[in-house]
Amino acid sequence: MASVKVTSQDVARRAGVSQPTVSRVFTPGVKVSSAMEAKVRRAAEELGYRPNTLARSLITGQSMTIGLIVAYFDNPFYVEALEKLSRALKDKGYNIMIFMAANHAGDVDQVVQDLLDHQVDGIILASVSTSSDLTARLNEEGVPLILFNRGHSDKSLSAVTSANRAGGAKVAEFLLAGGHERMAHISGWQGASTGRDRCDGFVSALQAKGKEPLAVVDGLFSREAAAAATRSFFSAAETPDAIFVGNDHTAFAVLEVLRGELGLDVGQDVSVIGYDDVAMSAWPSFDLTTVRQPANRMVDAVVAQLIAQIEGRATEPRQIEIDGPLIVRGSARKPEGWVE
Amino acid sequence: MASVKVTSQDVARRAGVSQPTVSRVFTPGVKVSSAMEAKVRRAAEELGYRPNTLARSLITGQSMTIGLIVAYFDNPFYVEALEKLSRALKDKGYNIMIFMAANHAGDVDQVVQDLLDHQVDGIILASVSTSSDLTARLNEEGVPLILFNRGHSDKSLSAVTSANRAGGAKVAEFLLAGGHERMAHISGWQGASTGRDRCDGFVSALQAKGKEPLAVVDGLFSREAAAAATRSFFSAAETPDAIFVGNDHTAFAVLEVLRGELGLDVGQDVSVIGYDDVAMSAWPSFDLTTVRQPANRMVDAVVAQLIAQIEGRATEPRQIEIDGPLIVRGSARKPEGWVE
DNA sequence: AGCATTCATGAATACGTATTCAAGGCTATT
DNA sequence: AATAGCCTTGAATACGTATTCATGAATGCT
Repeated sequence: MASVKVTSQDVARRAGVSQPTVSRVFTPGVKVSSAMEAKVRRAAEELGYRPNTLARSLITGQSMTIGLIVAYFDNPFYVEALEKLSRALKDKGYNIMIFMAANHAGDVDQVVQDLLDHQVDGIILASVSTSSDLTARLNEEGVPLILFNRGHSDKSLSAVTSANRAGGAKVAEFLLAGGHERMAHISGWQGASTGRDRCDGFVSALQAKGKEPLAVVDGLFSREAAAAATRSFFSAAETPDAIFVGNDHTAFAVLEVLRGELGLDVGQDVSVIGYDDVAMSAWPSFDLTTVRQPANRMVDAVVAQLIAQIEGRATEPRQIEIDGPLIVRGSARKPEGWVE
Repeated sequence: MASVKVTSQDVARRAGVSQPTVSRVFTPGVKVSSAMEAKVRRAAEELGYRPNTLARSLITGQSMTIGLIVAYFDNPFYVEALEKLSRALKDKGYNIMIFMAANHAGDVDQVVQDLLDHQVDGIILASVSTSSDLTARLNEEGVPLILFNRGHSDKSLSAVTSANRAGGAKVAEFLLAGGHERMAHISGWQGASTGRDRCDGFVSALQAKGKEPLAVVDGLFSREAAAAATRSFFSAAETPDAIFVGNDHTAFAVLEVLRGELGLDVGQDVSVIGYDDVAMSAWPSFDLTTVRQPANRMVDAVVAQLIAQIEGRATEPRQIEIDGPLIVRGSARKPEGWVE
């Protein structure tokens, strides 16, 4: 409860130097004579001095803090991404201020304002979108913002996604090669670019081969909605022999309905393919064939682009798409002569 | 790229008042005449002024920021907790700065220092521990620290856990009531109080009834270690008819080995009980009987205690234990005449 | 040796806000 | 009507650091 704040002034007095000298010792890349440095460091050590980041940020205009806004963690893909983002940014010397926001634009805008008040150097939006008037304001203030795993029609925003259309197409081609006839799609939320693009890629690739999907339903990235869609598929006259689901997290719910409620043999009676390749997809309980979103490379791209914009090296926003492979496991019938 | 920072000075000039008046308008609980307030608010609106949190924090000594240190998110319980913590603290007006740290004390201490440099008002340690010399320093600086889901022998630290010993005992009693004879335990990491307490509670309750566990192995809160322990149990002469696992996340791995590799009927041939009651435990794929850790109440307790210490209302540290019920599902044989 | 340069240091200032203090205007009380 | 008292506002200052500028010492050069 003593609450003894020790300042650079205190260190200066004890070391018999001026305050600016202390500051210089603790500012990387500034010249100080070794004699001074030794005196200052010893005094600092004895007093337990550490620079006050707030004061430093106030004057430099650099808070070395990145704001991260995320909507939910139901989908473990975002959890993995958070973990990797945190470590990558820390390596670069940045800290993370994290906010959870509801997915409607009003709430996100509110939170972005909060972050701006905290003088963050940059903002990452994971799986949420923001209004265009706010992005204008961000440009004005010179604070870069990047969308993670979400695209945006406004090309003045940087965004990092996986190659969702290509991914959807890969699924279609794999299923066609496996001889599937009645392919249904429980899409990701159509309010999100990821959901739309995966759907478009899938449907377009089918149509390119002269096929139509049996059914397409918006699964809203929700386990409940996906489960309901599955049940409805199998209460119809014509039932699917393959289901492509908008992401792994909801695909798990589909698997459970197929196996548990409908008593089907997944991979034999019906094929299921997901999207993300979260860690759980490799668990024996699920063994899910899925399109990998390379979280590591996506995170690296976000961090690189964000820091480039912060440091003024990249003034132009970029839309970066990262391709990921189809990971073949047991939940979907393999084409004849498939080699691992 | 304009980067026009508008300050309280700018607002003051435009409104024809002094800078302190502007400050007062934006400081809750300070009296200003309504005429002044109107003028200031209009000017602020026109200029798009928002107070600079850094400058405010520097002078008030309150950053309204809580540091959160977490080791890993493999265990979804911590993900749920993070989500709830974030929302609860935001409701109270606090922001979260999040860090991931490796679990060894040196790394944690480093991160705590980082947080102190950022003048956080309080620190929450989730599933990690810290050295005692650092806690001394924290006391000196007057920054409260709370352990979440981890106890500490040093009773000068506040901590919030579930009633782990009682929980372990509940499992023992349930299994005994169900007529199990050979009960094994794949414990949580014995380097953590949660792992030790659940183990102690379980073993003590067995011994109180004159029973000994068939085997106790440290599962390290790791899926791989738990899976290996399961295999070794069933390659021994005497095999268990029940396994209590240190947390749900590792229990899932145990379930998979039992079902997939050993072809056992879980709930019939062998009972499995976990700890946490994460959302996935209710999924049909797992249907896991488990002891619930009431994340909501634990989070509420952490937030309440932390804020009490920050505001100086609670000067004494407290160790808070929150009791949770056994959630009975299909993974464990129920006692005769069990009523839901 | 004398002068021009570089170099390290200290004094002063700035960053953007909250707070103390003094002064002034106003109401209320007698 | 005169004074005591409160309430509102502005001037000055503080928070803890980084940075500009001036100064003097030290070095290098011919």
